[in-house]
Amino acid sequence: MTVPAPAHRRRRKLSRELVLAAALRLADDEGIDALSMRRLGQAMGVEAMSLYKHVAGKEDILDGIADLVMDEVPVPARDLPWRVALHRSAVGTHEALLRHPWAASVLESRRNPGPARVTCLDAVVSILLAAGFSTPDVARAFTAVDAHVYGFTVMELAWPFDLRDSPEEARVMADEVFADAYPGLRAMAELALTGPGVPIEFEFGLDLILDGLERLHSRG
Amino acid sequence: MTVPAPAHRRRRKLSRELVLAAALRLADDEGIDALSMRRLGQAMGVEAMSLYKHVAGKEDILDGIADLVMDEVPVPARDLPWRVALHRSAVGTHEALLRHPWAASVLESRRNPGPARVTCLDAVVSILLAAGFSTPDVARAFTAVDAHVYGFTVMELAWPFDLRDSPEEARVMADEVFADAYPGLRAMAELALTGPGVPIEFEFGLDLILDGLERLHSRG
DNA sequence: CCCTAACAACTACACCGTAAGCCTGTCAAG
DNA sequence: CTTGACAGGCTTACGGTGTAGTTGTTAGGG
Repeated sequence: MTVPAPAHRRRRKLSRELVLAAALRLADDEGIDALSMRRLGQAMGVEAMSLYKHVAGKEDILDGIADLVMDEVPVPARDLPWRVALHRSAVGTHEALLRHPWAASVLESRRNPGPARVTCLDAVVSILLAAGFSTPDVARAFTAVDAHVYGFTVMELAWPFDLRDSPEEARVMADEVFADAYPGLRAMAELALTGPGVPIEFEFGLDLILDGLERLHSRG
Repeated sequence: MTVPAPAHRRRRKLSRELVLAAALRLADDEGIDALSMRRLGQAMGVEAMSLYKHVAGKEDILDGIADLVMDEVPVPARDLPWRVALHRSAVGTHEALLRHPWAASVLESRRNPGPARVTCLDAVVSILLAAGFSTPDVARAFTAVDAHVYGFTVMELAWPFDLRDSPEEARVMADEVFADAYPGLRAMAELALTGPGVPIEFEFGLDLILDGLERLHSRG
């Protein structure tokens, strides 16, 4: 063991940004459960405790990468019609959450929305206010849309693997589990198995909500 | 220490039901994070490993208590009008999830819905089918409603403590955080602070969706 | 060339879920 | 009453987690 092993050649290589970027990549590549301090340190060629010089702790890292994800959703331009703005913001958020399947559950556990989220939120709210929605209605509208985005995405991600990928297994499951006890679900299972598949569209529910808001808006 | 301490007088005291009941109570009382095998064993006056005789592991416990929660939501009677059935099922689920604030996040992480959930689901699906909705439309309708229930509840539970409980703090927060950078949010914050408070209603978004489904139904 | 401040590394602690094996209270059969 | 089986609780141990506190090493300025 004569080798002193200067294992750490470059010192000046860590920073909050680098740590968060590495954490994001690790979560994307190996799942959110793989994101531990030791594992992250290892991925950066550094001991776990070294990360604490640049980041307050794991919570801070989660806050950070959650905001990195929200940073991916485009902020709607101020002069868009309110419906278009709301629609785009919803779709953009949905897509960002799909790109990072762990993000929805992480966001759920955060207490405060990060700056990126706040910025986007403010833009949408301003547009709705400018369009003539009352302040309470803005709150309601925004909450309804956000609930759909969040709830739909989580359900979508929890889908038990695409049934059409393994029709045999799915068939067996449908037959066994839903045999006679659950006629309604059986019909749904049949649907999932036959034909080219009917993907449940994110925009179906979204448009339901936006239609309702539109009527509210034209009435009020 | 001459006392042999027959610490375990009654042997016949554990069972799957008892373990799940204790786990549910522990989660309710001290939060889902307090629910560890050791902690649960302690609460039952037993060592952690003893639980494994009655339960497959922690995942099994989580499955179990999640289903206990879903068991609390009343299954809509088969002969109800579809809109009423959907509405009641949604409200019932919402209330059950509010009673057990940890339940939403646990349910999210479960792969398969438990029997209680499946039963309720089947009832709603059957009613929708009987009402004349096409199978794909049932899937869409159901998904839209469920996304709202789940998404809204999670957002509701993440609300950063009721701002009206500590108006001073809230005022400071509103002033500082949203000073000038976020005019839209500032208006929302003002709303949250003034007046008797405008609770965002769960049923607002729900009715938006149900209205849309009603139009779809009468049209198709 | 050396000093010092910055910062990576290490050790340690208290927790977690659970695999494997041990020990004992309980009860039925002889 | 004795005996044996066994259900089921107990103990130990392993490998993981986040992180507080301490110890080294190094890079850059004087």
